Parts: sequence; structure tokens; C-alpha cells
Amino acid sequence: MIFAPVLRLTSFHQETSSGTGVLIMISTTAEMTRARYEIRRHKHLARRHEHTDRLFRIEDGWACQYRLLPDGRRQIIALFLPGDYCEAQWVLTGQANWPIVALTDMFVTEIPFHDIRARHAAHNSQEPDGMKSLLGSIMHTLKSHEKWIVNLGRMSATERICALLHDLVERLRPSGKVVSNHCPMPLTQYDLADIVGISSVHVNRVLQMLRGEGVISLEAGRLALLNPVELRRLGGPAHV
Amino acid sequence: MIFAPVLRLTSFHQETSSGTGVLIMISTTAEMTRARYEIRRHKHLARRHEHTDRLFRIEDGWACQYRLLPDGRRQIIALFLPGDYCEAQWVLTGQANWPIVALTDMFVTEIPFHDIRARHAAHNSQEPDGMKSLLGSIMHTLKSHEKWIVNLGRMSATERICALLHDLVERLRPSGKVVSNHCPMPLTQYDLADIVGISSVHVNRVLQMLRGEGVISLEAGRLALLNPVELRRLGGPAHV
DNA sequence: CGTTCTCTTGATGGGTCTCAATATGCGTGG
DNA sequence: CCACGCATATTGAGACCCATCAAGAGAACG
Repeated sequence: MIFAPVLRLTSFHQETSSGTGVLIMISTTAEMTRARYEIRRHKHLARRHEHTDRLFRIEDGWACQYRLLPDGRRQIIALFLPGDYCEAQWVLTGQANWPIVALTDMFVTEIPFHDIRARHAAHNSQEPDGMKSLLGSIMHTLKSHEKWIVNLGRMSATERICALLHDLVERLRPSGKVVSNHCPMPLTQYDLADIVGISSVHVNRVLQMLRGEGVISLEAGRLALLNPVELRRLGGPAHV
Repeated sequence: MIFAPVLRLTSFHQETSSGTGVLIMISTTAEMTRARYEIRRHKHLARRHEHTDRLFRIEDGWACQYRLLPDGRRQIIALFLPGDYCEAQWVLTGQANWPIVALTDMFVTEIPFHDIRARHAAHNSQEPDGMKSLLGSIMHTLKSHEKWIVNLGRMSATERICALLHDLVERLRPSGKVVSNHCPMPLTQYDLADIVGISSVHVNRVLQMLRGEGVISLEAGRLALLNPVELRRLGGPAHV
């Protein structure tokens, strides 16, 4: 009785979504009535072990989830881009495990859990393709984590950065922020460093190299992929 | 109708389990009737993109999930120890995404999905504490992945290895394989290297150092924590 | 009883870190 | 509108961690 519905979600294993924003379909009318908040850069959307009863959907801006070690080392665990839902597993646990901070000024909408429940109850599964699920979102997070474990464990600094830049562009594409391989890139080199697990100084050198090779241009918070093919190649070999 | 049951699983956010073997309670009678298979070392439990209709529960032996790059680099994504369920998310997707291979000779039992479904239907949630869930298992995987992202991104080789050894012992403890800080450790140094993302040669040197410091002893496939306090300290600072 | 893993150890080189100094940009308040 | 402070980007020098290559010794295995 509890598992049966879960098991019916089998069809999500080949989802083509390229973001984590796959939680649930939202009718525009519902969206209109939903509160929209502005969050300034460096403000926290969640703190460690904080309890919550709602999800954030990111309308605009970037955020990240991170862990901080007492000696100052920081590792970013997840990035949240426009269209993404922050930490879909909150619905399951009711608790954020690690802090989430705004990397830019942002606009978010809040979705109370009871809304998600009600909305999901309303949707019967007559729409095999159109509806995405909470579990789909979590599966997506799992896949993303696995990918970054491989990158952090076995890829060089250049490979990691190229893979990240490629990922970012592909994730921004559905939200319409990519125009002819140009898109916003508000991350500082410190942020990039804490995502790919290297020092910010070395991030700088790798970016210089990529610019020198004519692979990318990156200035004034905008990224351009001048040679996407080469970028992909530098991002490391595909997995067997 | 679909989400309501999922949302009732909120109580798992503080599970104290230390393994991934938190899928579901299995009555001993059911376990008796279940097929038990032997799998030889280096045999695959699953291959890439293989479809399946059952889960494995590991009765004895160790297995791992890994990714292989064309140039030979390997990164182990997950480790499965006695008592663990292999890849609980299979129930959701019906598909293994990455290969799983036996690191030792093993004994496993197979659990068809329809068994899990039926068993879960039988359990009504009168037992708030005793029953663990598929979702709890997936949440556990998520946490474990996050931890390894931090380790791979921001920890030194020594810290990674110490954290891994500490983790292994804690995960083996519930299955009764740890006696006064001694336990089996069948991983080769190549395996260790592919878990912590360093070369096997360097794994050897770190282990030598740990032995020299009197922190551990490791020989003939058995690990002893001679100085657990120091091991934890070397495993890196706790997260803020 | 050879063959193949696995472990060990040394030498060398390279990738990346740390420290440090300087430049550049940007927001804030005078 | 300018001055200042602070965050960010850049660049160099040196050191260190760790990878790679290579060779040999046990141990396991058929």
C-alpha cells in the first residue's frame, strides 16, 4: 500500500531533464498566487540542521550547498540554478543537513509541503511523460553526486573545470539563459575552486590557459564557449 | 494519492543506522525460503545499464560499484558490505547504471521487487521505529555521497584513508565482524586507491606511515585499530 | 612450480598548493 | 563625484604532495 505507488515511478529512469528542476508540474495559476521572495547574495536559504516545512524553487539567481571545515576548507556539494528545486529530499526529511547560501542576488518561490502533497494527489498518473516526480529529482541528485565523485577522484584540474563549465551551460540551457553559447556565469574563482576541489589560484591559471587556447572567454560575469568541442574533449573521456 | 505515503516517511531523518542495509525488515522465515547465491570474486553482480527485477542483499563478502574511464582510470563509487542492500534505487529505476563487482567471494540473497512490494504492503506503519525504508536507504546513500565529495575535494591522502578505515570499521560493527577493534579488510591497495582517489603506490606509503605511527595494523586481510583516537584525528576535522 | 597478483621501495618529475605582492573593480559613504 | 575599503583577479616563486615509472620480493593460485 505504501510501496505500490513508489514502484509505479519506474518510468523515470530515462528522464531527459538536464536540471534538478524536475520536481513537479506547476500550473501557472498556482504559481501566480505563490509568494515570491528576494534573497540577497551571501544570505542563507538554509542553515545546518535547520527544520523546514517548505521547498524553494529558484526563479532567478544561483545558490549552493556547502560544507565548511573548522580550518577554513570549504567544499561545495551542490549548485542550484534557475528552475531548480533546492534539496528535494527536504520533503522526505523535513530537515536541511547542510547550509545553502545565495551566490548571487536571487528570486525564489516557496512551496509548502502540503501544497506538494495536495498537488500530487490531484495529479493522477494519466500523464506518463509530462509529470516529473520528487523521486526523479532525488535520483537526479544521486547521479550528479556520482559524477562528481568520479571527477574529484580521478580527473585533473583542467578536466574538472572543463566538465563543470560544460555542465553549467547545459543546465542553464532549459531556462533560456544560453544564447549562442553565451551565458551568465556569476561564480567567483573562489566558488569554482570550492566546487572542483582545487585552489582558487590554480583555477585562475587553468582559466588563463583555456582563454589562451581560445576555448572559452570569461569576463564580466559572462561565459562564452568559443570551442565547445574542444571543451568537451578537455572535460575528460566518457565513462565505459 | 502517490505522494501521501511518501510524505509519511518523515520520521527517517534521524535514523541511526550505520550501514546501507536499512531497506526493509525481513522476517527470518521469509529469509529461509529465499535463494542464496555464491558469487566468486571479480564476478559482476550487475553490468552497466543492465535491467533487473530484484535486489541483492549481501550476506557475506564485499562488493563495489565503480566507473571505468577508457584510459584505465577507475573510481569506486560505492562499497557494499555484509548486511547492505545493493543499490536500493534499483527498485525505482529497474536499472543498474554502473557495474557492480564482487571484491571477495560472496554470498548474496536475491529479493524480487514484487516481494518488497508485498512485504511493504503487509507492514502498516504501526511500527514507527522498527521499520526502515527504501527511501531511508536512498537518503543514506545521498549522505554517504556528500561525505565522499567533501573527502575527495578537500582532504589529503592521509585524511581520506583514515576516514575510510574508520568508516569501514563502523559499518562492519553492526554485522558483528568487529571484535575489539579487529576486523576483516579484504580490499587490496588498488581497491583502496580507487576509493580514495589516489594512486596505489601512495596508498602503500600512507599505510606504512600509519603502521609506523602505531595507529593501525593491517596484514593478512585483517585490520586492527591500535589507536582509534589518533585515527579519527588523522581522518580530518569534523564539519562545521 | 611457474604464473599472476599483490605489496614494497626507490628515484624522478609534475601538478598543484601556499605565500605574497600587485592590480582591478565595485559598493559605500562622505 | 571622489575617496576609501573590500572583494576579486592576476602573476611569480618556491615547496610539497602525490603520480609515474621501474624493479624486486612475497604470496596466492592453478
